[in-house]
Amino acid sequence: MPSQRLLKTGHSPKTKPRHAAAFPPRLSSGYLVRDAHRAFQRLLERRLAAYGVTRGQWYFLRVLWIADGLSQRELSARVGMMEPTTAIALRSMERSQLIRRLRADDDRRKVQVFLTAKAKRLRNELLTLARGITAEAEAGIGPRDIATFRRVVRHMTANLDRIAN
Amino acid sequence: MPSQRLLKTGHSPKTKPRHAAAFPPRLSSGYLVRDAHRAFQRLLERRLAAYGVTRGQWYFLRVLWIADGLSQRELSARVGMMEPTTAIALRSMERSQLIRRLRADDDRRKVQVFLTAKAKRLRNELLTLARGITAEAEAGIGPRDIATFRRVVRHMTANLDRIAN
DNA sequence: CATAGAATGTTAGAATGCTAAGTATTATCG
DNA sequence: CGATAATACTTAGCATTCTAACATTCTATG
Repeated sequence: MPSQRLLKTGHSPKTKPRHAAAFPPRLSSGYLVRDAHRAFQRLLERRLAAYGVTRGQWYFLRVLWIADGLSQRELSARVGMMEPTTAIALRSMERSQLIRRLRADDDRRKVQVFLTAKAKRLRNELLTLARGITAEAEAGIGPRDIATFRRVVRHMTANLDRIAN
Repeated sequence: MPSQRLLKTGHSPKTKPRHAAAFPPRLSSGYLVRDAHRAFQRLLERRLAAYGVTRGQWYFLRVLWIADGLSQRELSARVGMMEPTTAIALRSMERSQLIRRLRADDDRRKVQVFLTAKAKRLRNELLTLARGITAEAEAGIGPRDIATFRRVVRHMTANLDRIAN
């Protein structure tokens, strides 16, 4: 629902376009990306809920399924989140019995994160779920267009990251 | 407390991929979109801060510059947010003297939202700022690729919205 | 060896966004 | 006309994400 736009409602009082609409959302890549992001997010959240897993937990599971036992800093880097965000997500994952945290013996500043059996059991099903969402999102779009899309998104992200201000 | 047991896998914390990496983030459109979204967001936030405007306020300003006096429900629809989100953003905008809220006379359930002079003055500069971000994001990408990108993103969003579960 | 600085995590506080459940007003229908 | 339904908005509570400021532990330098 939220990504509905320009649903020309026969609307209310003063609507003064003026020469203002100089930069309508439709022409803004940022707006389009935001919309798509929220659509992905909503669907992912809804489907993960059936497994008692939140979206925030999912991002970390996904990395841990590939590399169990990472430190929180390494996890943050791989997931692409700031450390406080990681700390919060991991706390919730510990409460949900998805991970255990152990201080590393060689360096007691570090905390290593390990998946529980419960989390490992979820892997295949949740990865299938994610692939399903991707497939549904890409339905009806040609493979060349998908490839172009991916290239362009990566390029934009790189452009923006480089600026950083 | 035997912690830090030599990992069952027998070596360093960085466990190997195994056959697990069945669905690496690089191949997930959702992941790419999320990444791009956060890059846009960060830059937008940083630049808006100079004007004392938050990202949440920006979305509403952008709509109100085109259609002043909308009700909160109409605003929610146009911005693509749920109503409670709108309520919160508008409260902050009222505190920041960007809008005034007036109950509609014809229907006392409705609240109409009007821009203040201050908000109107910000318009040109902020729209220019936004166009700048878009331009920087799209730098070095051919117009045909940009067009394809937009078409594909819209298609994906529509696909996901249609499913809704 | 002591201690300054680097590295790792945490807490605190703000902003964004959601769902679910409430209040108030208006519309409808029996 | 009065009960009920539909609308418009708000409150409450959660999750996610950030920055800034803090605590703890290790490293390096004198």
